Amino acid sequence: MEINPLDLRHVSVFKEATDDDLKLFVENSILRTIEEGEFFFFQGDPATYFYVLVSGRAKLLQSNPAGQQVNLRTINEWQMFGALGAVRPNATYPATAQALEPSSALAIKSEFLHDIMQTRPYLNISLMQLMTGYIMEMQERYRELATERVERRIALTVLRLASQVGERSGYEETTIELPLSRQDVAEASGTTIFTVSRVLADWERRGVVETGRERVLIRNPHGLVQIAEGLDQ
Amino acid sequence: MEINPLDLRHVSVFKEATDDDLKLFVENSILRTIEEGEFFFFQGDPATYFYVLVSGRAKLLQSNPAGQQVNLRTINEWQMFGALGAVRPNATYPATAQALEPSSALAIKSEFLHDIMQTRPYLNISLMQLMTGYIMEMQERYRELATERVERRIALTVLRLASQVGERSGYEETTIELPLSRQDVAEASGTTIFTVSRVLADWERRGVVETGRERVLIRNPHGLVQIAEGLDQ
DNA sequence: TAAGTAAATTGCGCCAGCGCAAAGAGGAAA
DNA sequence: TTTCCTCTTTGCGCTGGCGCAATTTACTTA
Repeated sequence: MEINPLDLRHVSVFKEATDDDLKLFVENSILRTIEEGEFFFFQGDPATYFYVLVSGRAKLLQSNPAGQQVNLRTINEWQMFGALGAVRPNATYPATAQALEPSSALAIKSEFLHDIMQTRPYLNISLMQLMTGYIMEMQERYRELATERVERRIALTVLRLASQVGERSGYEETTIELPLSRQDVAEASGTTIFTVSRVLADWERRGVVETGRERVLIRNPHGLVQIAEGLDQ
Repeated sequence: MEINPLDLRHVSVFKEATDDDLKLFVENSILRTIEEGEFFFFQGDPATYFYVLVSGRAKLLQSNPAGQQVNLRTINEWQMFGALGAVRPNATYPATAQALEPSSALAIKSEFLHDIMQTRPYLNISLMQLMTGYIMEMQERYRELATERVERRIALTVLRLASQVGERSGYEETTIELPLSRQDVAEASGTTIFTVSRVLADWERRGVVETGRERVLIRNPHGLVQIAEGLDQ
């Protein structure tokens, strides 16, 4: 597969890059293609490369010593991930990146980004904007996990995932299709598949969502927001 | 109170700054002094200033609609906080900053940092290092909250706070003094003061800590690490 | 020294949510 | 069509940890 350097402009961090810079990045990259369930890198590996997802979908997860997992975020096409090593010399990845579908990503030496950043102010700014976005999202999710009950947390998680990976489906603009298993939702909201299953079943009874195997369809986004904000019933 | 510009070099982000730059920052700042319990800024305020704590201690917290709080981090002397506005135009603070003791901080226009960053690569790098540090810490804490039981979470929290604010006390290098109320620990570990109180009482019985009013003394750091890692009993 | 206030402790009851186990349902492959 | 596999559902029992309320302890101010 050939990568057109100009496609890299879809990446938020590269939005302001010159054509020449984009070419440089592609020339200094290698394309890695992996199967569903395989890994781009593991938590703890030396962060020698950062990645740009070219096709497919992946997730960033962390696991504790006992092997329990939490999902930190899902990665879509043209999103950058694993870029930490460009900022901290000798860093290791703080999370694991696993493909949710067959996926390809450009792997670029962290060092290369680190070096080129010195002379490209636009890279610094946009990278920092990306980082502050993560910080804000993680702070918010942390607070939710600490203070909200499961149902609201699941609602907040589904809404967040919808804004990140959801696709408006069919004619009705008011429904959002999510290719998510119960397991995915559980790991992203800090609960168990059992609880997710029960909560989704309840929402389905109330007409808020429609569910299937590895699939959630939001029929009534507004209703879901109500639940997320604790305004229902 | 007069601030000596050179003191700003204690700030991690300014470690590599020239003397002239430090002077510039001080000249463009105003010193705000507030009492214990008062606020530097609130979650949601426009992030027009960022701060450098000059004396005292403060905490960053977030509250949910119902008013329940979580502590995101404690701020010690010469730490920077509220710097988000320098990166994102028109940002609002994602958290509230409250003084834990009578405190002073330099308030500097976010815009000023934003502008001066354009021509000072060292600022970009060190700011990014600070940010990646926060991201990693928040990801870790999120995972802990999602997967670990309270006792271990409290242990991890106390250890983290010890590394951030703890002071080795007395002759014995193996004890660490922490000026923390049960409430502080509860808000930082995502639980309640009751549970914290019970857990600390248990640790005290086992000789791991010594507690008092708004005070935790770690007598046996190694034992605490064992608990944090689930290796005890 | 006493009164007043805030923090911490502890007994107690309760329930949200966990997690096992067994059954059911949807896809894929043969 | 059948088999196999994985994902999902649901009943059930259990318990970790929450949170109220009452008390005790520690610090502050007069």
